Amino acid sequence: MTEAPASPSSEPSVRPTSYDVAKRAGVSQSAVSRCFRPGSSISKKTKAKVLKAARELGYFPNAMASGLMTRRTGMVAVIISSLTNLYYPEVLAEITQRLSDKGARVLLFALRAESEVGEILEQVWRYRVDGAIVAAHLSPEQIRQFVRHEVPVVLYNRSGGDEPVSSVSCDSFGGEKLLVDKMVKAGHRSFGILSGPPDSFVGCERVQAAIDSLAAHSLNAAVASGNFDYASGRSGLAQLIEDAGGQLDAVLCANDLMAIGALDEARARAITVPDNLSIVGFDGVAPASWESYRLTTIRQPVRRMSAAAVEMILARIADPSCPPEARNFAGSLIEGASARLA
Amino acid sequence: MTEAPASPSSEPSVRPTSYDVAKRAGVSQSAVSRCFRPGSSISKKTKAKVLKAARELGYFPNAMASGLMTRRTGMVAVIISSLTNLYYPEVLAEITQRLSDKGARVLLFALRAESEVGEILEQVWRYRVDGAIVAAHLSPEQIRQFVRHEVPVVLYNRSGGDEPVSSVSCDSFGGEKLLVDKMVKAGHRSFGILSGPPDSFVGCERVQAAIDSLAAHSLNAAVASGNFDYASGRSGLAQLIEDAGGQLDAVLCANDLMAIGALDEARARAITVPDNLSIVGFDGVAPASWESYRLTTIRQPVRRMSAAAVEMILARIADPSCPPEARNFAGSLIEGASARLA
DNA sequence: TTGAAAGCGGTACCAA
DNA sequence: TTGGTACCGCTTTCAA
Repeated sequence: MTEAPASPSSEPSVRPTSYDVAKRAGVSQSAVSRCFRPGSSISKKTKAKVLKAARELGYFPNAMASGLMTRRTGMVAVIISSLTNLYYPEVLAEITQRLSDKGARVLLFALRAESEVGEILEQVWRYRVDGAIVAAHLSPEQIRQFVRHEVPVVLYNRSGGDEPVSSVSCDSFGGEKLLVDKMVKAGHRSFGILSGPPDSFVGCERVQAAIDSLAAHSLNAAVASGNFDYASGRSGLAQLIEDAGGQLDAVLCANDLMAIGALDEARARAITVPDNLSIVGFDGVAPASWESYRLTTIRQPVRRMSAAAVEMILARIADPSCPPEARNFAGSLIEGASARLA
Repeated sequence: MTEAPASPSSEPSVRPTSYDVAKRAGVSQSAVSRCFRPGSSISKKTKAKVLKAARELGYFPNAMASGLMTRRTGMVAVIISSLTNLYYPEVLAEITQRLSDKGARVLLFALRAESEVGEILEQVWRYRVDGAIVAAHLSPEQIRQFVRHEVPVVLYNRSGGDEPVSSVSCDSFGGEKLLVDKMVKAGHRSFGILSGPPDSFVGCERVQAAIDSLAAHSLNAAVASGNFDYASGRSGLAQLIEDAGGQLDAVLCANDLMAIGALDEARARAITVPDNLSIVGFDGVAPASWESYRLTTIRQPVRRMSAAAVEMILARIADPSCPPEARNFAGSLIEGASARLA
């Protein structure tokens, strides 16, 4: 029974083409094509015949073939640097589902290292994606390549610099300022900062934002370098404490994951949070709100940002002449229990 | 400067074709094609000329077009149910990177609800992916569709039932038995179980495994229903406690996320873990090892499982006649601090 | 509304 | 090793 019956060549068993359907329905191949292309002029009767035959044969139009003429693949490349960063899965899930809702498919590229970008981009050109959403570091030259290849692109949480590309991001400066102002007001004076990896755009931006916000209060801060993960949150706090020599009121972490690590490190050192040390993060990932952490942080409006990214890329695909746009969303302060705020 | 120079029609500015390259290199179009197809016979000299012209023009072969003749798109569909479940991002990252290393691209489908599977599968057929890795619930009929469409498939953490498809999974029975045996030996008698959502294959399997393992010790357990998330871990433990009326030694959670929720709930109720209550999970996600939780759990060998899935799907793509295979990996016990073990 | 035929951008087989 | 040519499966004029 598992043996495939030697089907007569007149009846194609798998992957039938529009010709097969046409023959079975007794119409021309063009008619079949029109049935699957919305807006084509076709009579109800013909359409019914064709759809019936298609169903019987298990026919689905070949997206590759149709893409050849239409110059539309229906695919959007999504390029993400670190899927393991707790924040990106949420973004990816949102973007994928929204694109899917709008009838677009996601060609996913996950970077292990920044050095892979070159090879990735080659694939992006080869697959003739209709557009791309990029949440990874691109050089100005790489951004220009998108323009040159006429592939609309939306950058996620990074700026396009001077290049004419769209972007959606969460306001780092506004967020850090919100945190810093409230903490200063609450009496904090000795600040430490835990940075992200140097090649992370938001990482650098947030650190700079924190420094600037503190400077506005004539305060400065020690910076320890982390890389966005739990372990570097722990070691980072350890280093800040060591460097500060007992003088440390507050730590601003470039993301939540490190803040969580820092919280655990503080706990391990029997430092009372927030009484003796305030720790804040940035992102608003799920674990930040878990009872054991209750992190004070800035929540990115992931859903709205993802919706914006999808909307923008689809708009530019539909009309490439539509000008690029940079949208910067404000994050919202989550008052957890990890910091004393004013 | 931003104005595109009206390029002479002799020099195509974007998306040049193999004909453009051929003309520029002074060779035939076939020669260009061969340059980009490994294993084709072509002289070094011609190849150099072609590659030079291609580089100058910014030419990359159109994957859609080549897919038409080769009947290979170079894409593997990855279908995942809940990207928000903390476990899947790890899997997705692993699979994507490994496929990428092997020269395959990922067409990603994320299900919001099981009801979407139908539409998703239609897209899978349309895009003529070379194969699929599925970590979502499929009905037997849907699994059969893969066979019918001759799309090799590897199921991830679910069984193919009677259908001839490959699968890779982590041994639920072995894992739960390991936990149960050690806990029983350590003196636990009153067990509670926190189940996953009913449509989750591993969820059900793990619950059944826990029940069976307990039965082997002539023990039974109360079951509270959860849905794999943090909140249901908290509420689930609350319910188990209520139902047990003071008699609860240990809780077996169908995944780590719920176990973490349960730990926090226990903490909120001032129940000392593991002295007065043992809580264990399943998966071995990153947060499970965070200092505040130190969850005792079974770690799935994510990397090996992902590697196996990729290897299996590529093998079946390369040789469709290669028989399906079910690979069941043993998980490893992580002795955290959330359970008293023998 | 319909069918015939010319592409779309490659691949593969063929003879040279 | 090369170039010519018939496809691959669909879309899109263009007449009928």
